[in-house]
Amino acid sequence: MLSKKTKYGIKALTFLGRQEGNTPVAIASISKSENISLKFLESILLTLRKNGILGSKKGKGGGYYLLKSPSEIPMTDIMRILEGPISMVPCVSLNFYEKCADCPDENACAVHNLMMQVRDNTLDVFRNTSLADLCNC
Amino acid sequence: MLSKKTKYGIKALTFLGRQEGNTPVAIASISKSENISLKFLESILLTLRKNGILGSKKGKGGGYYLLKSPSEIPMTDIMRILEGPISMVPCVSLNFYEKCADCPDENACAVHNLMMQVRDNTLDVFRNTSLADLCNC
DNA sequence: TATTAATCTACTAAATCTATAGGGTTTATA
DNA sequence: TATAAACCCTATAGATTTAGTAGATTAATA
Repeated sequence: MLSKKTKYGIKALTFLGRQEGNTPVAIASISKSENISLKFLESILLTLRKNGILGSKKGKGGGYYLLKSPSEIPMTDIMRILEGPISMVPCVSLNFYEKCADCPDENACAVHNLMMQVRDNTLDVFRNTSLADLCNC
Repeated sequence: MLSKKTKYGIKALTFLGRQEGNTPVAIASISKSENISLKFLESILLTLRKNGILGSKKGKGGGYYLLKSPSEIPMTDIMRILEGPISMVPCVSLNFYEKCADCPDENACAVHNLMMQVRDNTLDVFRNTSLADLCNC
């Protein structure tokens, strides 16, 4: 299941991507438009900023803004930052690999081989989708 | 993330599918071979039985066995029973659909449209894979 | 310079889910 | 009748998720 954190994060990013120009947008404004709890959204936008997706401006007239054009932000990046690994099992993860404690041989593991396929397919979707694609729908 | 429940369930089913003949196999036997906590496995096999995947035999010489040939058991069935919905969001689920509370229009929702694609791809993998495929690797 | 509007930080908390453990019951077989 | 197995119920520690609360900090503006 997709966490609300990721869901809200994507909605917020889409909202920012649809904005005219690239002037800072206040959290409260996004929160209202997208029906997202203000404080929860605050922490989500913070992690997006710390991971180089968003910039922020403090003080009056401040807010958050995209650091790149939406077409330059692949969904793989957003998903990994917000949701974590794209694969369903650590032993098939490209960026968050971990060996399974219980599994003596990965290549003979049914779960491993099945989840490799799922990962490849999911990755395909995220790699071929940018934030810009989400903004146009 | 795939739950251990699902992971263990798949491993147990694969183990049963690789068995010669179709005589009952005791939980303890599967538990040892696959390094799975006995009591946890017990509850997993029980749900697989209640959902028509496994049969069981009580008493001495008893155990669990597959009700169908592995090639007749699609991974979609197994995944839905053990892990639940295949889609990452309820609003794109075929078998567990639920409307999002915060979303006024599904067709205009970026998350919805993205997750439709992911679901279609994942579903493709599970539909084209049977338990038999997992047993041969 | 005082005010105000914003982000930022840290702590807390409720709710839910996960992965197990324990113990007792029932049933089939030798 | 003894044994070995599934079955069933309950509890629980720990993690994760989804927030809420309180205040600190920063920057623009009147």
